[in-house]
Amino acid sequence: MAKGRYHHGDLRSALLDAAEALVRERGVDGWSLREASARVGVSPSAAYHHFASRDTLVRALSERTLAWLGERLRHDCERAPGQADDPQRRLIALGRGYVSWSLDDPAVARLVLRGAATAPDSAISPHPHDVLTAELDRLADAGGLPGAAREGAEFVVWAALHGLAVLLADGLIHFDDPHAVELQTGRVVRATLNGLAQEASHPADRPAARSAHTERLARRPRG
Amino acid sequence: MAKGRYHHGDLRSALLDAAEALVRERGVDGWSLREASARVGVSPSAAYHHFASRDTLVRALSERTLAWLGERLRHDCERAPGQADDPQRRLIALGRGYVSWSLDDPAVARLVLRGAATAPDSAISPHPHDVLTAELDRLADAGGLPGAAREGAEFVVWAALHGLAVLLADGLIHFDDPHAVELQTGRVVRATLNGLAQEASHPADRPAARSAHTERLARRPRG
DNA sequence: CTCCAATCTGAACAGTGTTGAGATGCTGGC
DNA sequence: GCCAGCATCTCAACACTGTTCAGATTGGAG
Repeated sequence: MAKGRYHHGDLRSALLDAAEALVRERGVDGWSLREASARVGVSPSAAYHHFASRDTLVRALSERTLAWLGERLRHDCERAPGQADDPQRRLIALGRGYVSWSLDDPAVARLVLRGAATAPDSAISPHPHDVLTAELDRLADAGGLPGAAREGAEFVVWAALHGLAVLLADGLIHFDDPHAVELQTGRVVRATLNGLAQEASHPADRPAARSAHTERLARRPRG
Repeated sequence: MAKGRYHHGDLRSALLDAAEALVRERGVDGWSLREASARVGVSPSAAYHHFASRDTLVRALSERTLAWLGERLRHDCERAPGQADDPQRRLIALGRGYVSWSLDDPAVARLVLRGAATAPDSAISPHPHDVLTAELDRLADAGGLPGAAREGAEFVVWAALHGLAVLLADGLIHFDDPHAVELQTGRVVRATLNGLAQEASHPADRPAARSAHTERLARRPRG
């Protein structure tokens, strides 16, 4: 440890670690920059040589976590129970990974899912959203999703999974049986995919998917 | 206006109004209790005779907004385009109301959807979630949703709509064409309902819906 | 008219994010 | 080996925050 040393080895990630621990202990907002600095054994102003502001620290933590989650989801798809080459099973595994993460680490999940995560030029290596679209492509290529249903499907599936994760992390939905969350998540994914496929055959008033695009760059002007 | 008067007429709701305006102007967290008090023309400590803390103020605003939204969604269901006695159209109208609210008033929506909204004993008159379950019951009664699909359906539909609203409010999804949001929302609702109905006939591994219950009471111990 | 309880003020406290001037120690060129 | 230069970190200070509490002010009941 860098106790007593003037120059800390890697203060940047040490601060991120401290912040992450504090979020877990005291909730999304129940901690201060000064506290994180003190825990690392450094003065409050030292943090400003690595982060422009407290908000930047939070965003960095969010991005780090998001990238980690992306890796994990990708992994979950590969290690899908049953045959991992069934695209629908892979998507269900993805959904379960996403949801169980938000349940296992609700405080950090709340922080990340708050949305301030994705900054304009953030290069989050495997962004969870990208993992999802890749899996949807795989499903479509395998014939599991009609072309008309594929258009903008990530939009619908993402919304459902995201909503599920948020509601669970916020404690607005509670499962007595921890096993039930997996079942319900699978149900959400299956219902969404089947519903989309079925919808494609009813060309009633399907939206012009071209005019809609999901993006992870948009940010409000003033935080 | 109570300028110069020592006793403000209805300080409680005046503070809520000021806080709501500040949220709209400066975002969810870009304002202070002191600022809201000053705007009403009152000392900071005056607020503490009506709210136990700043957090309580925020929660009260959240509940007020949620009740208002509940009323509006109910209204939207009645005034559903086409025949308002078609349960599915009513549900689509509900979804559109929910989503367009979060788009029209994103800052306040972010505050409300953060989840701290529903306190243990909060008696939110028509809670949006209750409006949704009522409409799902109506759909099920009309035969539009098989009994097996009805069980825990509010869970799936709510997640999808909530996720949609959150993603839009946070700016993570953006529509160029404002009309497209209505179409996509309808698509989400339809896909979800159809998917649920279809799932009910595939009794593969449907979760035991008894062990899962959505509740709006759960709160984390420490905010 | 008087008194009381509700309401609001003023001053204070500890703690916050943030800044700038200066101290400290690592590193690379002589 | 040494010394300059530079990134890194400290210290002290700023304006501001949420919150508390003793006391001033009021409207209304008796």
